[in-house]
Amino acid sequence: MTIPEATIRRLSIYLRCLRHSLASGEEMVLSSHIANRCGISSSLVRKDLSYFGEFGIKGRGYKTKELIAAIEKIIGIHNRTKVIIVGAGNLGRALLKHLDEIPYFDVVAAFDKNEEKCGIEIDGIKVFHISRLSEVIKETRPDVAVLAIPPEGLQDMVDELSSLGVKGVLSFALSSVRIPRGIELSFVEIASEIEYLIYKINRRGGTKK
Amino acid sequence: MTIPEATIRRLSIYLRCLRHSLASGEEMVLSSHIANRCGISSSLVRKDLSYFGEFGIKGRGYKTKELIAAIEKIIGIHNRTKVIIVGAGNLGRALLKHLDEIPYFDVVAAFDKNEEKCGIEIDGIKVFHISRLSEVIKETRPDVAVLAIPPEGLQDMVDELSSLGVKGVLSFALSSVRIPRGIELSFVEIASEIEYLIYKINRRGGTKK
DNA sequence: TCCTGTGAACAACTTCACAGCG
DNA sequence: CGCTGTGAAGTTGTTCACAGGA
Repeated sequence: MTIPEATIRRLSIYLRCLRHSLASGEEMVLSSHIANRCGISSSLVRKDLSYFGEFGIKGRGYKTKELIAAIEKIIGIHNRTKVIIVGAGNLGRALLKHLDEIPYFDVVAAFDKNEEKCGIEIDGIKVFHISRLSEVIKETRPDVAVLAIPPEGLQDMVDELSSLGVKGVLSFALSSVRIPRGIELSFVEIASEIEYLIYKINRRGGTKK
Repeated sequence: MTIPEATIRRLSIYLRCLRHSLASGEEMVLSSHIANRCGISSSLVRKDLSYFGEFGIKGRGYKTKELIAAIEKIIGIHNRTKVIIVGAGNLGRALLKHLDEIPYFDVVAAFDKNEEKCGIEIDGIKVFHISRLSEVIKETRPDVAVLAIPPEGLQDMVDELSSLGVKGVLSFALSSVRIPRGIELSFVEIASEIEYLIYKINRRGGTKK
């Protein structure tokens, strides 16, 4: 069976939602609770989960803890996932702090090509010169690299990370890249998100809704 | 006619691609060029554009400059769009610099609740105490607010921005929010993107591709 | 009775294939 | 002849509606 890409993205959202419910002391949750909090329909929540098995109790709902564990297992983050940050400018440093606070991630190192930014520690994480990328990756074996570098350097960096065995790359610079075999590459484009908002704002009232 | 949401998101990507082509001196572009650079099919590029009119020359392609102007008009960013940043921590400051470099956006102010972060300027943009939000918004009339604040404060901030007439909000903290009438709200969830990568990495080889 | 799990109906989105113009 | 623009076909994703178990 083929699982929709959209389903996977939502699982990750459900997880955040469920951890919040658990923290609020909710031992059981309903698909409709999750749905309301995520702004989607309850049948979609159930359908998404049904691709992977049966996790609920008919007539009762889901045990919060068990559902969290199930989704963690589906995504594959039951262990702490090791992340490196490439580019220790403003964005890179912000990402480092942001990700290191999330329980699933363990930021193991950061890199920059500017000597002045190297040698220091940010929240206990060392910033290395980019020339030491290979050495540090071999030592720490990160699962994912988050790139906060300009688009010009993207292709070379992706190729290098790929050759060093890094399997996943998330880039904040959008640029067309030939994707090497065996690597997953995603983009986060903040400007595009804002432009989408602007389009929707401008169409308000223009189209009947 | 109803235009797919996915189409709008791609327009924004095409725009980046086209500006790159223009900068490289390409006066004409083909749908297949755009497609290759964005990793999609050429017929999808043409279909996306066809929702809004006919912009190309049969047998020749598109005039780069004209197509850029057409897409800018469709999205509604022919004028510089005013943006404010709420939250001047690491992420907020990084977003400020990042967005201010993009030609379409004009970051007009930033805000923080911490007095120590206020009163300064970052890249020529003033950081105000959050108590002055109303005053500064009335003066600058921003189109969009970008929120780099913790999820706990999100609902109140969205409500306040809405009452002050801000029409679009982009939040980096995912949290369930009742969306006031007349406001567009989007989220950028970095952790979700990474978790999606992890899922795909773990499924490699597991499923035949 | 209540809510899950799920085939079937429906809707959204993408690709195909080709007419038609420069 | 080459590439755009576009109905029609095909694919993917969501909602409906209800069977069935706690």
